[in-house]
Amino acid sequence: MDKTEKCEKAEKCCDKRELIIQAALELVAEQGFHGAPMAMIAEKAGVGAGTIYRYFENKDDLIRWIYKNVEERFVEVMMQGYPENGPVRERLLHIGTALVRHLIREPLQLRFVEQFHNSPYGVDHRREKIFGEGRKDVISELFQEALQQQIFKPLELAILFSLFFGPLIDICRDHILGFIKLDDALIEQVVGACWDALRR
Amino acid sequence: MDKTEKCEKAEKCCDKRELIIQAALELVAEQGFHGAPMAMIAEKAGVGAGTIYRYFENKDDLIRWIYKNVEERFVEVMMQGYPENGPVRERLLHIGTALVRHLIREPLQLRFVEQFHNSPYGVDHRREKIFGEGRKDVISELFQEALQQQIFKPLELAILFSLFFGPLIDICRDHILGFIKLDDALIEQVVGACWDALRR
DNA sequence: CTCTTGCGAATGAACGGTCATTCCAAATTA
DNA sequence: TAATTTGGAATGACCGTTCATTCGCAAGAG
Repeated sequence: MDKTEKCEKAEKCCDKRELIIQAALELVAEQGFHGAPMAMIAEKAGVGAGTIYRYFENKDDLIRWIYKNVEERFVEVMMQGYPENGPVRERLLHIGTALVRHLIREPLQLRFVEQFHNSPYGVDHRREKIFGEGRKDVISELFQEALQQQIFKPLELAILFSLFFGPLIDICRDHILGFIKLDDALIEQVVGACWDALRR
Repeated sequence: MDKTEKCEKAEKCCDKRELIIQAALELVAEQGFHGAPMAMIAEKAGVGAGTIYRYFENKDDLIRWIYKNVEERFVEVMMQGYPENGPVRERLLHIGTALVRHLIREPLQLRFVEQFHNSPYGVDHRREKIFGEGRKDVISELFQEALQQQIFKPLELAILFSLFFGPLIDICRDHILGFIKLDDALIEQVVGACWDALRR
Protein backbone atom coordinates (compact mmCIF):
# COMPACT_ATOMS: atom_id res chain seq x y z
CA MET A 1 0.00 0.00 0.00
CA ASP A 2 2.72 2.43 0.97
CA LYS A 3 4.75 2.00 -2.18
CA THR A 4 1.73 2.03 -4.42
CA GLU A 5 0.58 5.23 -2.84
CA LYS A 6 3.96 6.85 -3.16
CA CYS A 7 4.19 5.86 -6.77
CA GLU A 8 0.76 7.19 -7.44
CA LYS A 9 1.59 10.42 -5.79
CA ALA A 10 4.85 10.87 -7.67
CA GLU A 11 3.18 9.99 -10.93
CA LYS A 12 0.26 12.22 -10.23
CA CYS A 13 2.57 15.12 -9.64
CA CYS A 14 4.32 14.78 -13.01
CA ASP A 15 1.19 13.57 -14.66
CA LYS A 16 -0.75 16.72 -13.91
CA ARG A 17 1.78 18.82 -15.77
CA GLU A 18 1.79 16.42 -18.68
CA LEU A 19 -1.99 16.21 -18.72
CA ILE A 20 -2.25 19.97 -18.90
CA ILE A 21 0.33 20.17 -21.68
CA GLN A 22 -1.34 17.44 -23.70
CA ALA A 23 -4.78 18.97 -23.28
CA ALA A 24 -3.56 22.42 -24.29
CA LEU A 25 -1.65 21.03 -27.26
CA GLU A 26 -4.70 19.18 -28.54
CA LEU A 27 -7.13 22.01 -28.03
CA VAL A 28 -4.91 24.65 -29.61
CA ALA A 29 -4.05 22.35 -32.50
CA GLU A 30 -7.65 21.43 -33.19
CA GLN A 31 -9.48 24.64 -32.37
CA GLY A 32 -6.87 27.41 -32.43
CA PHE A 33 -6.07 29.70 -29.55
CA HIS A 34 -9.65 30.98 -29.46
CA GLY A 35 -10.96 27.49 -28.99
CA ALA A 36 -8.66 26.71 -26.12
CA PRO A 37 -9.73 28.72 -23.06
CA MET A 38 -8.01 27.83 -19.83
CA ALA A 39 -11.24 26.45 -18.39
CA MET A 40 -11.51 24.01 -21.28
CA ILE A 41 -7.86 23.00 -21.02
CA ALA A 42 -8.40 22.35 -17.33
CA GLU A 43 -11.51 20.28 -17.96
CA LYS A 44 -9.84 18.23 -20.69
CA ALA A 45 -6.82 17.65 -18.45
CA GLY A 46 -9.12 16.65 -15.60
CA VAL A 47 -7.81 19.30 -13.22
CA GLY A 48 -9.17 22.44 -11.66
CA ALA A 49 -8.85 25.70 -13.53
CA GLY A 50 -6.59 27.15 -10.91
CA THR A 51 -4.28 24.16 -10.90
CA ILE A 52 -2.79 25.16 -14.21
CA TYR A 53 -1.35 28.24 -12.54
CA ARG A 54 0.59 26.06 -10.14
CA TYR A 55 2.58 24.72 -13.07
CA PHE A 56 2.63 27.69 -15.43
CA GLU A 57 2.84 31.37 -14.75
CA ASN A 58 0.07 32.19 -17.21
CA LYS A 59 -1.32 31.13 -20.55
CA ASP A 60 1.55 32.65 -22.52
CA ASP A 61 4.03 30.73 -20.42
CA LEU A 62 2.16 27.50 -21.07
CA ILE A 63 1.92 28.10 -24.79
CA ARG A 64 5.56 29.09 -25.19
CA TRP A 65 6.70 26.10 -23.17
CA ILE A 66 4.76 23.74 -25.39
CA TYR A 67 6.12 25.43 -28.52
CA LYS A 68 9.69 25.19 -27.36
CA ASN A 69 9.32 21.50 -26.66
CA VAL A 70 7.60 20.72 -29.93
CA GLU A 71 10.26 22.59 -31.87
CA GLU A 72 12.98 20.64 -30.08
CA ARG A 73 11.25 17.44 -31.08
CA PHE A 74 11.36 18.58 -34.71
CA VAL A 75 15.10 19.13 -34.56
CA GLU A 76 15.67 15.80 -32.80
CA VAL A 77 13.73 13.98 -35.48
CA MET A 78 15.57 15.68 -38.32
CA MET A 79 18.90 14.80 -36.72
CA GLN A 80 18.05 11.13 -36.22
CA GLY A 81 20.10 9.17 -38.70
CA TYR A 82 21.47 12.39 -40.17
CA PRO A 83 24.18 11.38 -42.69
CA GLU A 84 26.73 13.74 -41.21
CA ASN A 85 29.37 13.01 -43.81
CA GLY A 86 27.19 12.45 -46.84
CA PRO A 87 26.91 14.91 -49.73
CA VAL A 88 24.81 18.02 -49.28
CA ARG A 89 21.95 16.66 -51.33
CA GLU A 90 21.66 13.50 -49.27
CA ARG A 91 21.75 15.43 -46.02
CA LEU A 92 19.07 17.85 -47.12
CA LEU A 93 16.79 15.16 -48.47
CA HIS A 94 17.16 13.35 -45.15
CA ILE A 95 16.11 16.44 -43.26
CA GLY A 96 13.15 17.05 -45.53
CA THR A 97 11.77 13.53 -45.50
CA ALA A 98 12.37 13.11 -41.77
CA LEU A 99 10.48 16.33 -41.09
CA VAL A 100 7.53 15.45 -43.30
CA ARG A 101 7.28 11.95 -41.91
CA HIS A 102 7.32 13.29 -38.38
CA LEU A 103 4.76 15.99 -39.09
CA ILE A 104 2.21 13.63 -40.59
CA ARG A 105 2.79 11.19 -37.75
CA GLU A 106 2.20 13.95 -35.20
CA PRO A 107 -0.50 16.12 -36.74
CA LEU A 108 -1.18 17.89 -33.46
CA GLN A 109 2.36 19.16 -33.29
CA LEU A 110 2.19 20.59 -36.79
CA ARG A 111 -1.17 22.23 -36.23
CA PHE A 112 0.09 23.68 -32.96
CA VAL A 113 3.17 25.31 -34.42
CA GLU A 114 1.11 26.66 -37.30
CA GLN A 115 -1.27 28.26 -34.85
CA PHE A 116 1.72 29.63 -32.97
CA HIS A 117 3.37 31.07 -36.03
CA ASN A 118 0.21 32.87 -37.05
CA SER A 119 -0.27 34.76 -33.85
CA PRO A 120 1.33 37.69 -32.09
CA TYR A 121 3.96 35.24 -30.80
CA GLY A 122 4.85 34.17 -34.31
CA VAL A 123 6.32 37.37 -35.69
CA ASP A 124 8.58 37.98 -32.72
CA HIS A 125 9.73 34.42 -32.86
CA ARG A 126 10.55 34.60 -36.56
CA ARG A 127 12.32 37.90 -36.15
CA GLU A 128 14.58 36.50 -33.49
CA LYS A 129 15.17 33.39 -35.53
CA ILE A 130 16.30 35.36 -38.56
CA PHE A 131 18.28 38.10 -36.87
CA GLY A 132 19.25 36.35 -33.65
CA GLU A 133 23.01 35.92 -33.57
CA GLY A 134 23.98 34.17 -36.79
CA ARG A 135 22.42 30.78 -36.88
CA LYS A 136 24.54 28.12 -35.37
CA ASP A 137 22.33 25.10 -35.85
CA VAL A 138 23.16 22.19 -38.11
CA ILE A 139 20.54 23.06 -40.70
CA SER A 140 21.72 26.62 -41.22
CA GLU A 141 25.27 25.38 -41.49
CA LEU A 142 24.20 22.91 -44.14
CA PHE A 143 22.61 25.67 -46.17
CA GLN A 144 25.66 27.88 -45.74
CA GLU A 145 27.88 25.07 -46.91
CA ALA A 146 25.74 24.51 -49.99
CA LEU A 147 25.96 28.21 -50.77
CA GLN A 148 29.73 28.25 -50.47
CA GLN A 149 30.04 25.20 -52.70
CA GLN A 150 27.83 27.02 -55.22
CA ILE A 151 25.37 24.16 -55.16
CA PHE A 152 22.49 26.50 -54.29
CA LYS A 153 21.23 29.56 -56.07
CA PRO A 154 22.83 32.63 -54.48
CA LEU A 155 19.90 33.70 -52.32
CA GLU A 156 19.51 34.74 -48.71
CA LEU A 157 19.06 32.02 -46.12
CA ALA A 158 15.53 33.14 -45.30
CA ILE A 159 14.52 32.74 -48.94
CA LEU A 160 16.17 29.34 -49.30
CA PHE A 161 14.36 28.20 -46.16
CA SER A 162 11.04 29.34 -47.58
CA LEU A 163 11.69 27.54 -50.85
CA PHE A 164 12.53 24.30 -49.10
CA PHE A 165 10.41 24.16 -45.94
CA GLY A 166 7.42 26.21 -47.06
CA PRO A 167 5.97 23.69 -49.49
CA LEU A 168 6.83 20.77 -47.22
CA ILE A 169 4.79 22.19 -44.39
CA ASP A 170 1.98 23.06 -46.79
CA ILE A 171 1.68 19.51 -48.05
CA CYS A 172 1.76 18.13 -44.52
CA ARG A 173 -1.18 20.33 -43.62
CA ASP A 174 -3.05 19.25 -46.72
CA HIS A 175 -2.35 15.63 -45.85
CA ILE A 176 -3.57 16.06 -42.27
CA LEU A 177 -6.71 17.82 -43.44
CA GLY A 178 -7.32 14.98 -45.88
CA PHE A 179 -6.89 17.08 -48.99
CA ILE A 180 -4.08 14.90 -50.35
CA LYS A 181 -2.70 11.49 -49.42
CA LEU A 182 1.04 11.33 -48.85
CA ASP A 183 3.02 8.10 -48.97
CA ASP A 184 6.77 7.52 -48.85
CA ALA A 185 7.20 7.69 -52.62
CA LEU A 186 5.24 10.92 -52.88
CA ILE A 187 7.14 12.48 -49.99
CA GLU A 188 10.42 11.77 -51.76
CA GLN A 189 9.10 13.28 -54.96
CA VAL A 190 8.06 16.49 -53.25
CA VAL A 191 11.26 16.80 -51.22
CA GLY A 192 13.11 16.29 -54.49
CA ALA A 193 11.08 19.07 -56.06
CA CYS A 194 12.01 21.41 -53.23
CA TRP A 195 15.64 20.49 -53.79
CA ASP A 196 15.24 21.44 -57.43
CA ALA A 197 14.08 24.87 -56.34
CA LEU A 198 17.28 25.43 -54.40
CA ARG A 199 19.71 23.91 -56.88
CA ARG A 200 21.65 26.21 -59.12
CA MET B 1 -27.94 71.80 -53.99
CA ASP B 2 -30.14 68.91 -54.96
CA LYS B 3 -27.46 67.27 -57.02
CA THR B 4 -24.77 68.02 -54.50
CA GLU B 5 -26.87 66.57 -51.75
CA LYS B 6 -27.72 63.56 -53.77
CA CYS B 7 -24.11 63.05 -54.62
CA GLU B 8 -23.17 63.49 -51.01
CA LYS B 9 -25.76 61.05 -49.96
CA ALA B 10 -24.73 58.51 -52.53
CA GLU B 11 -21.10 59.00 -51.62
CA LYS B 12 -21.82 58.92 -47.94
CA CYS B 13 -23.74 55.74 -48.37
CA CYS B 14 -20.90 54.05 -50.22
CA ASP B 15 -18.33 55.85 -48.18
CA LYS B 16 -19.51 54.47 -44.87
CA ARG B 17 -19.34 50.97 -46.25
CA GLU B 18 -15.91 51.60 -47.68
CA LEU B 19 -14.69 53.22 -44.50
CA ILE B 20 -15.80 50.21 -42.49
CA ILE B 21 -14.19 47.82 -44.93
CA GLN B 22 -10.92 49.72 -44.96
CA ALA B 23 -10.82 50.00 -41.20
CA ALA B 24 -11.51 46.30 -40.74
CA LEU B 25 -8.96 45.35 -43.37
CA GLU B 26 -6.25 47.41 -41.71
CA LEU B 27 -6.98 46.27 -38.19
CA VAL B 28 -7.21 42.60 -39.05
CA ALA B 29 -4.09 42.81 -41.18
CA GLU B 30 -2.07 44.59 -38.53
CA GLN B 31 -3.38 43.05 -35.33
CA GLY B 32 -5.11 39.83 -36.33
CA PHE B 33 -8.71 38.99 -35.63
CA HIS B 34 -8.17 39.40 -31.89
CA GLY B 35 -6.98 42.92 -32.35
CA ALA B 36 -9.94 43.96 -34.45
CA PRO B 37 -13.04 44.16 -32.26
CA MET B 38 -16.10 45.68 -33.83
CA ALA B 39 -15.93 48.70 -31.54
CA MET B 40 -12.40 49.46 -32.74
CA ILE B 41 -13.35 48.97 -36.37
CA ALA B 42 -16.20 51.40 -35.84
CA GLU B 43 -13.97 53.97 -34.19
CA LYS B 44 -11.32 53.71 -36.90
CA ALA B 45 -13.99 54.04 -39.56
CA GLY B 46 -15.47 57.04 -37.75
CA VAL B 47 -18.92 55.49 -37.41
CA GLY B 48 -21.00 54.18 -34.55
CA ALA B 49 -20.61 50.59 -33.49
CA GLY B 50 -24.16 49.79 -34.45
CA THR B 51 -23.82 51.33 -37.89
CA ILE B 52 -21.68 48.44 -39.06
CA TYR B 53 -24.69 46.19 -38.65
CA ARG B 54 -26.64 48.24 -41.14
CA TYR B 55 -24.14 47.27 -43.82
CA PHE B 56 -23.12 43.78 -42.71
CA GLU B 57 -25.15 41.05 -41.09
CA ASN B 58 -22.44 40.31 -38.56
CA LYS B 59 -18.68 40.15 -38.20
CA ASP B 60 -18.36 36.94 -40.20
CA ASP B 61 -20.25 38.50 -43.04
CA LEU B 62 -17.94 41.52 -43.00
CA ILE B 63 -14.79 39.42 -42.90
CA ARG B 64 -15.89 37.07 -45.67
CA TRP B 65 -16.94 39.96 -47.83
CA ILE B 66 -13.55 41.59 -47.49
CA TYR B 67 -11.78 38.33 -48.22
CA LYS B 68 -13.78 37.70 -51.34
CA ASN B 69 -12.97 41.14 -52.67
CA VAL B 70 -9.28 40.93 -51.87
CA GLU B 71 -9.04 37.56 -53.56
CA GLU B 72 -10.73 38.95 -56.64
CA ARG B 73 -8.15 41.71 -56.72
CA PHE B 74 -5.40 39.10 -56.68
CA VAL B 75 -6.85 37.35 -59.70
CA GLU B 76 -7.36 40.64 -61.54
CA VAL B 77 -3.75 41.60 -60.97
CA MET B 78 -2.42 38.26 -62.12
CA MET B 79 -4.51 38.47 -65.26
CA GLN B 80 -3.36 41.97 -66.14
CA GLY B 81 -1.05 41.65 -69.12
CA TYR B 82 -1.36 37.87 -69.00
CA PRO B 83 0.42 36.53 -72.11
CA GLU B 84 -2.53 34.37 -73.14
CA ASN B 85 -0.74 32.78 -76.05
CA GLY B 86 2.79 32.61 -74.72
CA PRO B 87 4.50 29.41 -73.64
CA VAL B 88 3.59 27.88 -70.30
CA ARG B 89 6.75 29.10 -68.63
CA GLU B 90 6.19 32.70 -69.62
CA ARG B 91 2.60 32.63 -68.46
CA LEU B 92 3.48 31.13 -65.10
CA LEU B 93 6.34 33.54 -64.48
CA HIS B 94 3.97 36.39 -65.30
CA ILE B 95 1.49 35.15 -62.73
CA GLY B 96 4.14 34.70 -60.08
CA THR B 97 5.84 38.06 -60.50
CA ALA B 98 2.53 39.90 -60.83
CA LEU B 99 1.32 38.32 -57.62
CA VAL B 100 4.47 39.10 -55.67
CA ARG B 101 4.62 42.66 -56.92
CA HIS B 102 1.00 43.19 -55.97
CA LEU B 103 1.38 41.63 -52.52
CA ILE B 104 4.33 43.77 -51.53
CA ARG B 105 2.58 46.85 -52.88
CA GLU B 106 -0.52 46.01 -50.82
CA PRO B 107 0.84 44.55 -47.61
CA LEU B 108 -2.48 44.88 -45.83
CA GLN B 109 -4.16 42.61 -48.35
CA LEU B 110 -1.53 39.92 -47.90
CA ARG B 111 -1.61 40.10 -44.12
CA PHE B 112 -5.40 39.95 -44.22
CA VAL B 113 -5.64 36.82 -46.32
CA GLU B 114 -2.97 35.19 -44.18
CA GLN B 115 -5.00 35.90 -41.08
CA PHE B 116 -8.05 34.55 -42.87
CA HIS B 117 -6.38 31.36 -43.98
CA ASN B 118 -5.19 30.64 -40.45
CA SER B 119 -8.55 30.75 -38.80
CA PRO B 120 -11.65 28.61 -38.67
CA TYR B 121 -12.69 30.17 -41.99
CA GLY B 122 -9.49 29.09 -43.64
CA VAL B 123 -9.90 25.35 -43.59
CA ASP B 124 -13.43 25.40 -44.96
CA HIS B 125 -12.34 27.79 -47.66
CA ARG B 126 -9.40 25.63 -48.69
CA ARG B 127 -11.51 22.48 -48.66
CA GLU B 128 -14.02 24.02 -51.00
CA LYS B 129 -11.27 25.37 -53.21
CA ILE B 130 -9.67 21.96 -53.63
CA PHE B 131 -12.76 19.80 -53.89
CA GLY B 132 -15.24 22.33 -55.22
CA GLU B 133 -16.30 21.24 -58.73
CA GLY B 134 -13.14 20.92 -60.78
CA ARG B 135 -11.36 24.22 -60.97
CA LYS B 136 -12.33 26.31 -63.91
CA ASP B 137 -10.09 29.32 -63.40
CA VAL B 138 -7.29 30.31 -65.72
CA ILE B 139 -4.53 29.37 -63.30
CA SER B 140 -5.74 25.83 -62.73
CA GLU B 141 -6.12 25.42 -66.47
CA LEU B 142 -2.56 26.57 -66.95
CA PHE B 143 -1.30 23.99 -64.48
CA GLN B 144 -3.42 21.27 -66.09
CA GLU B 145 -2.01 22.19 -69.48
CA ALA B 146 1.55 21.99 -68.18
CA LEU B 147 0.79 18.57 -66.73
CA GLN B 148 -0.60 17.29 -70.00
CA GLN B 149 2.38 18.60 -71.92
CA GLN B 150 4.59 16.78 -69.41
CA ILE B 151 6.33 20.03 -68.57
CA PHE B 152 5.57 19.60 -64.86
CA LYS B 153 6.40 16.77 -62.52
CA PRO B 154 3.39 14.44 -62.34
CA LEU B 155 1.97 15.66 -59.04
CA GLU B 156 -1.46 16.63 -57.81
CA LEU B 157 -2.61 20.18 -58.42
CA ALA B 158 -2.68 20.96 -54.70
CA ILE B 159 0.97 19.98 -54.39
CA LEU B 160 2.04 21.94 -57.43
CA PHE B 161 0.23 24.97 -56.05
CA SER B 162 2.07 24.62 -52.75
CA LEU B 163 5.41 24.33 -54.52
CA PHE B 164 4.81 27.44 -56.56
CA PHE B 165 2.71 29.80 -54.44
CA GLY B 166 3.84 28.72 -50.97
CA PRO B 167 7.36 30.17 -51.12
CA LEU B 168 6.18 33.26 -52.98
CA ILE B 169 3.78 34.16 -50.22
CA ASP B 170 6.40 33.39 -47.62
CA ILE B 171 8.92 35.78 -49.12
CA CYS B 172 6.31 38.50 -49.46
CA ARG B 173 5.57 38.20 -45.76
CA ASP B 174 9.26 38.34 -44.93
CA HIS B 175 9.62 41.41 -47.13
CA ILE B 176 6.68 43.16 -45.47
CA LEU B 177 8.00 42.36 -42.02
CA GLY B 178 11.37 43.75 -43.08
CA PHE B 179 13.22 40.45 -42.80
CA ILE B 180 14.34 40.56 -46.42
CA LYS B 181 14.37 43.23 -49.12
CA LEU B 182 12.81 42.24 -52.42
CA ASP B 183 13.52 44.06 -55.66
CA ASP B 184 12.50 43.22 -59.22
CA ALA B 185 15.61 41.17 -59.92
CA LEU B 186 15.26 39.16 -56.74
CA ILE B 187 11.56 38.54 -57.38
CA GLU B 188 12.40 37.08 -60.77
CA GLN B 189 15.06 34.87 -59.26
CA VAL B 190 12.68 33.47 -56.68
CA VAL B 191 9.83 32.98 -59.13
CA GLY B 192 12.32 31.19 -61.35
CA ALA B 193 13.30 28.97 -58.44
CA CYS B 194 9.67 28.06 -57.89
CA TRP B 195 9.40 27.20 -61.54
CA ASP B 196 12.37 24.88 -61.16
CA ALA B 197 10.51 23.05 -58.42
CA LEU B 198 7.63 22.32 -60.79
CA ARG B 199 9.64 21.50 -63.88
CA ARG B 200 10.18 17.89 -64.77
C1' DC C 1 -1.21 1.24 16.15
C1' DT C 2 -4.59 5.38 16.43
C1' DC C 3 -5.52 9.96 16.47
C1' DT C 4 -4.32 14.64 15.81
C1' DT C 5 -2.14 18.23 13.55
C1' DG C 6 0.10 20.94 9.93
C1' DC C 7 0.91 22.18 5.36
C1' DG C 8 1.43 22.24 0.50
C1' DA C 9 -1.40 21.02 -3.49
C1' DA C 10 -5.71 21.45 -5.64
C1' DT C 11 -9.98 23.54 -6.40
C1' DG C 12 -13.68 26.24 -8.68
C1' DA C 13 -16.64 30.17 -7.75
C1' DA C 14 -15.99 34.85 -8.39
C1' DC C 15 -13.92 39.07 -10.51
C1' DG C 16 -12.67 42.47 -13.81
C1' DG C 17 -12.33 43.09 -18.43
C1' DT C 18 -13.49 42.44 -23.36
C1' DC C 19 -16.27 40.99 -26.99
C1' DA C 20 -20.19 40.88 -30.57
C1' DT C 21 -24.56 42.32 -30.90
C1' DT C 22 -28.89 44.93 -29.81
C1' DC C 23 -31.83 48.74 -29.25
C1' DC C 24 -33.76 53.13 -28.93
C1' DA C 25 -33.33 58.06 -28.65
C1' DA C 26 -31.50 61.58 -31.46
C1' DA C 27 -30.25 63.30 -35.84
C1' DT C 28 -30.91 63.55 -40.61
C1' DT C 29 -33.38 63.36 -44.68
C1' DA C 30 -37.52 63.64 -47.67
C1' DT D 1 -44.22 65.82 -40.13
C1' DA D 2 -42.99 61.02 -41.32
C1' DA D 3 -39.47 57.89 -42.43
C1' DT D 4 -34.98 56.49 -42.26
C1' DT D 5 -30.31 56.39 -40.64
C1' DT D 6 -27.04 56.92 -36.98
C1' DG D 7 -24.48 56.53 -32.69
C1' DG D 8 -23.08 54.58 -28.64
C1' DA D 9 -24.72 53.03 -24.14
C1' DA D 10 -26.61 48.70 -22.61
C1' DT D 11 -26.63 43.64 -22.70
C1' DG D 12 -25.21 39.19 -21.96
C1' DA D 13 -21.79 35.79 -22.94
C1' DC D 14 -17.15 34.50 -22.32
C1' DC D 15 -12.21 34.70 -21.01
C1' DG D 16 -7.91 34.74 -18.14
C1' DT D 17 -6.72 35.02 -13.68
C1' DT D 18 -7.22 35.07 -8.62
C1' DC D 19 -7.90 33.57 -3.99
C1' DA D 20 -10.46 31.84 0.01
C1' DT D 21 -11.38 27.35 0.87
C1' DT D 22 -10.91 22.28 0.82
C1' DC D 23 -8.41 18.11 0.56
C1' DG D 24 -5.02 14.44 1.31
C1' DC D 25 -1.26 12.79 3.39
C1' DA D 26 2.84 12.49 6.25
C1' DA D 27 4.83 13.48 10.66
C1' DG D 28 4.24 13.70 15.52
C1' DA D 29 1.81 12.66 19.85
C1' DG D 30 -0.24 9.47 22.85
